[in-house]
Amino acid sequence: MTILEKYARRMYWSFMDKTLENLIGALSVIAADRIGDAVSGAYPRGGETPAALTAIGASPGLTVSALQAVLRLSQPGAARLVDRLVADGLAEKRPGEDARQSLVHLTPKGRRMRRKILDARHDAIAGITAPLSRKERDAFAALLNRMLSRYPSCEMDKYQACRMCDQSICDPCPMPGEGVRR
Amino acid sequence: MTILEKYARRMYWSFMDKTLENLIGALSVIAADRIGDAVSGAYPRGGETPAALTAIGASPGLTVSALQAVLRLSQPGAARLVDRLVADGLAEKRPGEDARQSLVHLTPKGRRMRRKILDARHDAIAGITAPLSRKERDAFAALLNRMLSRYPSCEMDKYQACRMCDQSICDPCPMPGEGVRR
DNA sequence: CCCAAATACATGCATGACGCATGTATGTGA
DNA sequence: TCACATACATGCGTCATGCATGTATTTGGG
Repeated sequence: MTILEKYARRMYWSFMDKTLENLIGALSVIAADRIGDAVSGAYPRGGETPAALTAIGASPGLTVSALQAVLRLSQPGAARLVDRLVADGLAEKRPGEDARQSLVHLTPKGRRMRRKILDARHDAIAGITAPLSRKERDAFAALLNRMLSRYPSCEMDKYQACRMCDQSICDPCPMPGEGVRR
Repeated sequence: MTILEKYARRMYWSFMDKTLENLIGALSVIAADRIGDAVSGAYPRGGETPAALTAIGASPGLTVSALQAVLRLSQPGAARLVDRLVADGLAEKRPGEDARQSLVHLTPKGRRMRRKILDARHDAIAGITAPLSRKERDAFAALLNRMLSRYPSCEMDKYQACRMCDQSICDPCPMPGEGVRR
């Protein structure tokens, strides 16, 4: 192998290695499966409905439109989702100052359900991180923090990314933006 | 703050800190959104259908039952999914030695579609990892490798976790098990 | 060798979560 | 005041999925 070939090989692995992306893809498959199983055990609805519960709890009084944007749904999708939450006794709609708006709040039952969902989500992910040592956890969290803090995004991306988060935990939330959360 | 309080605080953060789990949750939300958008741009079907394409490509001749387990679907769900792939001209069913089985293979069109999906998936995730330096990438990949290699799992977990992977990349796949993949 | 049980897949039917098109009520600006 | 924009609701269809059940094939005792 010539020097040039060695150099080419090094450049190839430097710029073309896709292992990290593949591993992150596998991690998110595992996480999605585990979180989905755990959350549907706590609240038997699919799609964005559990995320709506956690997002509303983090930002009480969200309008249906805002919820639509956070959850990446169509406007009718968000309206029907809120209907489901209300039918399940987990949320209620209150009139806004602007009479066109509905401000969505959780009921006490909704707040308890949100806590169940967040705990189920945490436990599901903790089952993946369990093999890590304290030091590895710290290093991992630091890298994730750095990556997410530089994630090119607008303000809405932050709300979307954190729609399933327990927002009492991250301090501060690394996602870039106004930092109005929490 | 007394020594005892400091110690208690340290123990609290040592054992109770949930930041890492929260960050992984946010990452998987971002990844799922981005991958979903990119993949449905390449192949306009949802659910496990794109994953079926990548999994079949990685293990040609999979039976419908095996596919069902890999994709975590019911048996009728898997049967209908294969019907969709066949209807789209992306897969074909061949008789097995056991006349009850259908062995699923990709057509040339299916292989091209699989490549499109895998590339879309890679690009979607690369948009998240972009801010990392070479060193950070290596450190991140090493931690992920370690975590996944110790993920408590059976053989099927490996197939499930890697059902959306480009299995020509990871060398070797860190997921524990027989290592028969690739 | 035969028949009951298991296995692999197919199909009728229902459901839950969505989107599109459209309707209704309220606010706003020239 | 009136056209337009905004916020939400609703009719209707679709897609992916599950349950219950049916059909074809294989297998393991008796």
